[in-house]
Amino acid sequence: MPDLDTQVRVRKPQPTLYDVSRLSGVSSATVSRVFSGRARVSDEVRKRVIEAANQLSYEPSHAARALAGARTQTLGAIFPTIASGFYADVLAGIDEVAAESGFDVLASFVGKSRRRPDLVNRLLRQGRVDSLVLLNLDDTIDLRADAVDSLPIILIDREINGSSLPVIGMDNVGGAEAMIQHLFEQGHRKISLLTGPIGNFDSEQRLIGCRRAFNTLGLPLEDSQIWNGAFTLESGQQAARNCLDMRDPLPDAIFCFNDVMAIGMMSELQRAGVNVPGDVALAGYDNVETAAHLSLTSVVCPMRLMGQMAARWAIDLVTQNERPTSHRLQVRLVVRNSSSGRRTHKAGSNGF
Amino acid sequence: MPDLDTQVRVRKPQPTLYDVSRLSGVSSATVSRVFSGRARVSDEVRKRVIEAANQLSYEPSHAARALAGARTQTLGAIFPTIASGFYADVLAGIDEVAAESGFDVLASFVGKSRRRPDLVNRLLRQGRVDSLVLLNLDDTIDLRADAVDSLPIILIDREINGSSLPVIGMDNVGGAEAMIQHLFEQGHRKISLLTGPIGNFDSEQRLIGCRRAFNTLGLPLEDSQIWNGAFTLESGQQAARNCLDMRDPLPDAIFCFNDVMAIGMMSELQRAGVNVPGDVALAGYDNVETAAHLSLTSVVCPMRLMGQMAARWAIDLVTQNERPTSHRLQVRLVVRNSSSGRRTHKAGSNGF
DNA sequence: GCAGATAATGAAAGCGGTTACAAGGCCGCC
DNA sequence: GGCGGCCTTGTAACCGCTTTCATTATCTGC
Repeated sequence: MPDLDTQVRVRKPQPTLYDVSRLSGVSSATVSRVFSGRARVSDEVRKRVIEAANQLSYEPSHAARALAGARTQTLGAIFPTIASGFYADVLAGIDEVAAESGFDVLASFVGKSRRRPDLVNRLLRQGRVDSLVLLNLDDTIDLRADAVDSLPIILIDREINGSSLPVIGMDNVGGAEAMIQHLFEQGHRKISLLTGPIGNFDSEQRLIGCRRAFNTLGLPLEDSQIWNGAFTLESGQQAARNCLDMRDPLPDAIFCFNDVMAIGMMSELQRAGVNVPGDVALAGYDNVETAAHLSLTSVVCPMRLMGQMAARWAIDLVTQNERPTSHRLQVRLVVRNSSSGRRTHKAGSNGF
Repeated sequence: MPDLDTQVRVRKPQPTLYDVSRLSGVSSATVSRVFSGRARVSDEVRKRVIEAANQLSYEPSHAARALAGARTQTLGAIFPTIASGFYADVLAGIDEVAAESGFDVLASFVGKSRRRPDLVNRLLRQGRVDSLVLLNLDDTIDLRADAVDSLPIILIDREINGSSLPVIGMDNVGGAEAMIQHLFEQGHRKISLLTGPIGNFDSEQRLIGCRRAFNTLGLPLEDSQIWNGAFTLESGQQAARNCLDMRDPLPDAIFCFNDVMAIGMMSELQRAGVNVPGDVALAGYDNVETAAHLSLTSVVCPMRLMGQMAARWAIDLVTQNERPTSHRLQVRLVVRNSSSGRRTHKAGSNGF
């Protein structure tokens, strides 16, 4: 007597194509045709088949389909290490479009112990996904060039150097430019910049936009106006302290290259009794949820839309053999109190 | 001549088991044994096989494995409609554990057009996943009882009425209790509560905790102290206005059942010149990112941990035939300035 | 030295679909 | 009336792996 107790419990067997074919009195090929929709079937037979399938609660086996058809109806999405609301929006966009097209989404985060190229190669080689969306962001990646070209991969935000993979990016240059323009229009002339880490793609793009705007507006941009941050709350606070410690007068405005630093800076400035925007205007980038709560002027990044577009193309790439091209999505300036407040109101300090 | 141009481009063919078996001079069964690790193979043969596989960059086909082996190494995770940082943490926890066990994660969001029971049934019936983690939260669900029992499903946060599925929840009652206790210790006696929507599971649990704490502390809890909110920013602002409009004196403290409402309330109170925590102490629940930025006292929910535990069990359920039981995870009170600030500092208003 | 147990490997039958090919029915048209 | 062609359906060969069963080689103990 076999030792059943040690066996792994297994799903109860599902009805198969064959079961449906017997019940409806047609061949299994015909049932397959009904479900795959890849060939004509007479209305009468189709009706019988569908009826039988419903009666059995038949659902085609994904594995068998993938094996025989070489199509998985699955979209892979690979994200950088940290899960944040930021990426969650992208994922939501991807999932939305995938669902519409009958695709499922295999999501992976590149954790400390996983290397992205391995993940990409495994997913593709194992035939686990039909195509892949890669959120590159601040993670360097080293896909071998030979493996990369003509692969069904779409990148989000940033290109991989040397590859010709299509990228869905956003207009960092234009966003930064618009922000400087806005601050200028508010009457600010001495504008300082708090950048992201050196070498960070988004940060460098935004800096380019700033330079361009300063140039257009005929404003000088000295090195002393460019402060180096790290995209963290602490680096914002630190920058605020540095700026207060120098006995120089404060600038008219500070443009932080992301919201998190702007928030850190705001809290630190206020702690020191500096009024925002009365004494100094402040602006961030990304428009995180908190930015709205704190009335922080920012730039809206179309995360969800990027996810949607990437998914759309990743799917078209395999179902329609389309050849997507890179796109740069518009961003939108959101002006709030931190950069345009006229006058502060009567209320006292809130203690923070 | 066939019209190749209209064909969908297809992945370049991958090497198969058979290719490896020929190159290494053994049967394909033996190669399979090497890769599945399910049977003994002599060291010498194993070495030859692995060498051949490396040489060919062989990677076993996922579909074939799933079909023949009835195991997908895939974990499904289904989330409610809205993607937020909240859920992203859970997903990160799930992915982390899954990755360790060699599982991939199929993530789906139940959008407006998708019904969850359909999704669950499809995933399971199609054999797309080995087991499922369901984030139930504020979405009602109606899995047919017959489909539910003995299925490899783990719930997060909340049980499904009538099912006996294991749940990974958190101690809402204890969290709320601890909060009231804390406010009491700060000297507050007149404490108002701003609840979530009526019927919401988390909200009701938290209310139970509050009642229990009031009881223990010997404080009365009148209906007038319980305000009805909706878990939204606006409902927090509205509650603040209501409270200010009544000419009654403010309570000593207000415990909002989530952070978002607390933030709304805080902004509205401050706009009216009410000092927090000087005039009224404020506390939230969930410890969203913004809470730290605003120095809002809150309760940390172990989202990531819940994800990890759920994934661990969902996987053990199929690989070790374990029978998980429900668990209630501890939460942690985070005391910040909004409920315990002694005195406000000299600085003037910041304009918000 | 030999029966019986044990270990390593191979042969082959699926797993549940897809699809090329063949076959039959029915049509219009010369 | 016969024939080519289209439409629908069935037959059967895969897709690439797992697994049972049989086979052969290697031990073990008496």
